[in-house]
Amino acid sequence: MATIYEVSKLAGVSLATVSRVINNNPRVSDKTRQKVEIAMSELGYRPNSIAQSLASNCTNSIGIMVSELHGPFFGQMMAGIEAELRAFGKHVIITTGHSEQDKEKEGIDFLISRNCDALIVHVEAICDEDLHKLTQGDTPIYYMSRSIEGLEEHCIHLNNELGGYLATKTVIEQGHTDIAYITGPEFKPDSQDRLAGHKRALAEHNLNFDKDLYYIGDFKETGGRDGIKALLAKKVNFSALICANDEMASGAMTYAREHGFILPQDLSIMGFDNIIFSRHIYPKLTTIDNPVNEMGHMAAKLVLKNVYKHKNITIKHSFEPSLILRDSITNLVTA
Amino acid sequence: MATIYEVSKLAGVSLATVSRVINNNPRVSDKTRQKVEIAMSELGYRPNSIAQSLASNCTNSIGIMVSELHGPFFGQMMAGIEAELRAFGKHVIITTGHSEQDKEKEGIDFLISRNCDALIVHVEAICDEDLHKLTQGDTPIYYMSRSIEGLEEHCIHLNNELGGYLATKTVIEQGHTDIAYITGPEFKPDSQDRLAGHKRALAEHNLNFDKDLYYIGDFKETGGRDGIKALLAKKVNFSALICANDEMASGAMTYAREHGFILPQDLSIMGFDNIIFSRHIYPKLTTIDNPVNEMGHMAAKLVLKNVYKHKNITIKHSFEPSLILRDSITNLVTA
DNA sequence: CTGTTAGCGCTTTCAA
DNA sequence: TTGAAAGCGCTAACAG
Repeated sequence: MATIYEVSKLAGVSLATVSRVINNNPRVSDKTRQKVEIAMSELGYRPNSIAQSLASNCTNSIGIMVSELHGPFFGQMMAGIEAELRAFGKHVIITTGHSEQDKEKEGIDFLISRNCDALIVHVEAICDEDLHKLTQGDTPIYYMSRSIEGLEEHCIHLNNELGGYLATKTVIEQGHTDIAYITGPEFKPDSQDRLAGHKRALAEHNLNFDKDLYYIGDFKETGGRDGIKALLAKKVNFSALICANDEMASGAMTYAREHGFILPQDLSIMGFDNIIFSRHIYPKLTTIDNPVNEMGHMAAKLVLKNVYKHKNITIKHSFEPSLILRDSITNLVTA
Repeated sequence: MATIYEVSKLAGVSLATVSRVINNNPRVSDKTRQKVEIAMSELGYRPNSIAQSLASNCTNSIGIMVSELHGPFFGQMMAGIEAELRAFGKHVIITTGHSEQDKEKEGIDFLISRNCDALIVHVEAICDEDLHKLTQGDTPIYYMSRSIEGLEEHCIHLNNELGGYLATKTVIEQGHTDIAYITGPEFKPDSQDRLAGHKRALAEHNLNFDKDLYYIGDFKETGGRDGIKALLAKKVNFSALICANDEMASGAMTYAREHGFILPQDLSIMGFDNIIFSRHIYPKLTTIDNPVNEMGHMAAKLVLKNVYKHKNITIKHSFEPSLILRDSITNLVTA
């Protein structure tokens, strides 16, 4: 591989001049610039990005941590981030945290040790306090899908409470009063907020939150299966089931159908997230849209603005969920 | 951030010695090593990986290119690669090629310019010839889900022809003779091979390949929808529909049901890939398992062995698909 | 507008 | 077993 030195020799200029044309420094005459460009292409020269990083103290790399690499939710999130960043020549280093505190901390550590210019992370298990400490460090960190007190400027998040409220309100307005709820892992902020919204909608309509109609799932299909099974075993009546994400809704549907339910007549089901597959499961899932791809773009823009000093970027820290009405809920009012 | 120099001063040894303990060089006395380690932890020292890369000409980074970051298929693939590599302190730089030749070439270029030690790429649009040229370059490149003549040692692939054969054979053995087929984009090797297997099974059972029962899809839900719609419009009878991947199968199911079909009684559907969701769509999809996560692990091992010279790793270049029998196909023989 | 000259923080001979 | 010193390829003052 040719180096900058060889280019400078061939072009008959100094190292500094070559460096200037590489970096589009305007203080180079057109003639000189041309000479250098010819020399570069003649040698098939490409700058060594590692050397550039060392000298400039800027790696053009952004570390991303998600809980899992697979899964429709994280896929959309990463796609949004990568597309935005790649357009500006930045690259993403990706790792996983598996929703476990130790692994999340280790993942962040790993990315920092990689000299990333900034981090965009989706942490689920690390507490706010530790996040405050991490944010003190040299590497700027931004948080996806989380709202941390005092760190609002570092967060891009969805109003999950409103989403949970919307979901339950919708079900109630269709005439349901016996409503079961499968939540996600209790320690996850998303679970907590969605549940809070659920309770608010219930209260607003003078409905009680019934522990017997409540199950703690895992945000995966399994959680939906196990949840509905446990709920059914309690022999408490419910005409609608709200799941805190689409994957659990899908699992619950599968289980219900395996056990003789006709959907949605026998049981109405509401999801959350609007993952791509939600419109392809049967019956088509009514759910709450989570604009995670857009949020990924926004997180990337946040980095572009704060770390790379791009101008004229407007940042939106908080996103609103919206209702996606499909076929999985029976309307008891018009029926 | 403390540098190696400060550590050496505090420990009262030379730079070289500190470097040795960082790199676990055995030629350091225990006493000296301890002194250095104490100094390191006292200063909170962590090596600058960029400087290490420049000096050692090894970045410990592997470039990954997939067509899309979202989607269950690529998610599983990346998860396999990342898990394996991360266990050895390597990190992955991920970018996308969007199944377009220009973008794929640009993506590879991008990763090479990032000084990756090796690349693991899933290319769909670049032809074999260009891949041969790319493989001549300085950066070792390995190909996922592809088998290129003369580059077998650089490939990890699935026997797609066998998969296509298995799929069609299964459908035929359940008594179906009027079988429609929705393929993926014609230029993609996966499509071609699966189709070839389909034709082989047909021929083996003295069935004709009928152009009227054939549609070229896009490997997405849309392709399944549009495909079955077009097929139905031709008014040619078919009792079974084979889709070249699960996403198209899912799209076809949704469309069929929207148009009054009872599944699987009115139409049997076969998928391919066994993505996670295939067991949660209704009816549960019979499909061909594509061990893409395992293949991701293997691609990573290939890099570990060839690039990082790990010993005692056995590489398997070719993987076999297997049948996953579920509920989406009606057995006409026993019925 | 162009060139000189120090580094960036680490690895790696080579000698001792 | 340890240290000295020469780079790795580039950027960024500074001087001219």
